[in-house]
Amino acid sequence: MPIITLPDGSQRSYSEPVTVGRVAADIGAGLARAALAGEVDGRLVDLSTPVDHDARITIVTGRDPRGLEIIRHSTAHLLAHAVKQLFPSAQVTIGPVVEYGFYYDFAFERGFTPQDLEAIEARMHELAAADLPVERTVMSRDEAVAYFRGIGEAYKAEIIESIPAEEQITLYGQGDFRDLCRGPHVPSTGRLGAFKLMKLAGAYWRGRSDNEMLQRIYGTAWPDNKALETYLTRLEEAEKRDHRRFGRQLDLFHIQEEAPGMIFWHDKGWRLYRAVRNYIRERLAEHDYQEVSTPQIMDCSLWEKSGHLAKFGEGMFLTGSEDRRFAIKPMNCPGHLQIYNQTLHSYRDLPLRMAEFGSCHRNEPSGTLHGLMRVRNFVQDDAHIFCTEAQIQDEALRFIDLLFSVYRDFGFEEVAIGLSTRPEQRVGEDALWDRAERALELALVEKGLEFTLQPGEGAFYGPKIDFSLKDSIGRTWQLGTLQLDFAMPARLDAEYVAEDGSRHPPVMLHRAILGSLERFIGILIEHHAGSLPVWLAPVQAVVLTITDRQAEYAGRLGETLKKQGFRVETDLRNEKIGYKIREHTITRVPYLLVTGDRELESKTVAVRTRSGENLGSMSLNAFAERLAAENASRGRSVLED
RNA sequence: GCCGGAAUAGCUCAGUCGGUAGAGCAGCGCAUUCGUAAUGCGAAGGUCGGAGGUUCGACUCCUCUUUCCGGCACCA
Repeated sequence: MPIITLPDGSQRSYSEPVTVGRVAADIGAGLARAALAGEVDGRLVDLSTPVDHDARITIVTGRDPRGLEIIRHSTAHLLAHAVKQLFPSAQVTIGPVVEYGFYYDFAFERGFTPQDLEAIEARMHELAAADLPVERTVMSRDEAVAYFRGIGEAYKAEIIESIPAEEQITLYGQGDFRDLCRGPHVPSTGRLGAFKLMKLAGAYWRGRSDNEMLQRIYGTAWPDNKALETYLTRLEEAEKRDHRRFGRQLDLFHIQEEAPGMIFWHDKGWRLYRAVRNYIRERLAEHDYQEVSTPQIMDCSLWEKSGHLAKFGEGMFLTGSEDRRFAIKPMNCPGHLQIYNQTLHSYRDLPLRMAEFGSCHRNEPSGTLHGLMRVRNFVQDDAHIFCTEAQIQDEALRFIDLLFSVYRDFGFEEVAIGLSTRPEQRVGEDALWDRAERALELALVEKGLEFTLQPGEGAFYGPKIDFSLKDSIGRTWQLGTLQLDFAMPARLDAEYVAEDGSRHPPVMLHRAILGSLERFIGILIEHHAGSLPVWLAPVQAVVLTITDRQAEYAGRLGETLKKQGFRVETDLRNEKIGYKIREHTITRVPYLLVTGDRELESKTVAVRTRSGENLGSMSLNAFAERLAAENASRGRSVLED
């Protein structure tokens, strides 16, 4: 006699075990149609699951995030079903849900083609239209292994073999298709339909590059076609914000075949770059960092001593001269240690914060290069803090404060934080790692920051915190980092004299806020969709004339603003005002100053923003004050509102 | 590096069955002096990413290669 309690507190009693689907149907026909699965006492189950005891039940529909996940998971199965029908020799492997959709990896003797993808999607729609019931079967592990071996699914059998022998295996399937799955799933394939296969890709079996490569098919799935369309439209809009597109459109930078992974910064892009760099320079000065500059190439012996050549030699650019071997620096720390070592340091000197806008070269694998985001030559806003172990936590706190203050100034709010702890291969005593990991974690906790623990992901020389932002289509890129290093100072003979006269290697903190200026600017461009804040805009205002009669006046205005340090251009061409406005609006110039006979007469400018807002006429001084205020604000005033 | 796709005028793109290429915009010239997102007309612009091959003939078919795009692995 189960008594079912619903989320609104109402109860229904049944004289015999009842399925979740039946409960949904009893509540209403509409709910029955929308129902995908149920939650029984907090556990997600199929609609066909019988309930024989008193329970709290929630009916899960597509509106529920869990329901959406079920739709995506079931659509992944539908994909595998269609592939098996069209390409029987393809073997299934795994098909998990990911953000906005799912993927499924297949082992197949050839790559799928875009035409295959269309055929597969069409078959999926047919299978959905057939409204096949989705069935669940239970068997022992060994039975399941035998079953999948029997039908030639070696990968599935391998996966199941790694499950403990005593565990029960559940299979889900429809028609002639069965797949290993925990479930739950939609009750029948007719519930699916708002999906689209998005892209083909290669992916290594079990994510290991020494394994064979599988064929991955990505798809997206939604509760209904409207949601699907909304998603596709949003994706299309997001793709328009691609920083590589703006690189051309706004004349910021380019990359060409002869220098893969390296940036040709154009005048306007370099203005942006310098604005970002100058800003960081100011902030570092405020926080007692010294700025240094170290050689671009150094003798290989130094890189051997530091250990970089042994560990990262493949990724380093080497060069030579007169029988000497040099390496182009892939990082700045060994150089900074050379400066540190030029004097004998007292504990009183610590913490010592040494910064450099260090240009580094790394021969990144060809397949990783990506616009400004992943390049072979980049400039880090790098700094190393030499301190004692006792100072670690305080330095970490100071750094986190500075980092968030910088991100806020650039308009970033959503930062993903990861804490990476000791890897298998590492240097240093466990007790030291205990203290170091704890210091970083406490710093994050003290700041009330949420973070993801990444066990084993730390560097071999110490734990680290990393700070990531997303690009326009949702890919995550690491920007800031804070890494503890117990190894390098000792390796390169750095030490300080303690209070008792003894000598110790200092702890070294590697830290960067932007990470690389290139990547940061890429993210920045996408975040603002090209409309950079006034204080960063390469061109802050353009003075426009309506006819030649205002040319002299407009030229004077432009000169005046330039003399005041603003980035201003004039457009005196004999073109219609609408044409000029269109052109400069497309290139995202924040302010357009229109000068016609009326403005010439009244000694004013008519101000229009890039968003099309008309701010009316004002004196040049009034406009200059406005611009100066925005330059000084660095976005802070906006965020404090 | 691996899997798949792409590369045609400065940019965005079209080009059928193998018969040496076309549009729009930009740029250039001329006219136009105009009030808030495209004035009109004209001339010009190409080793079809690079190398090799097949063919009477290759942008088109084949091989190699470079770069880019989407993933995967990597990321000091």
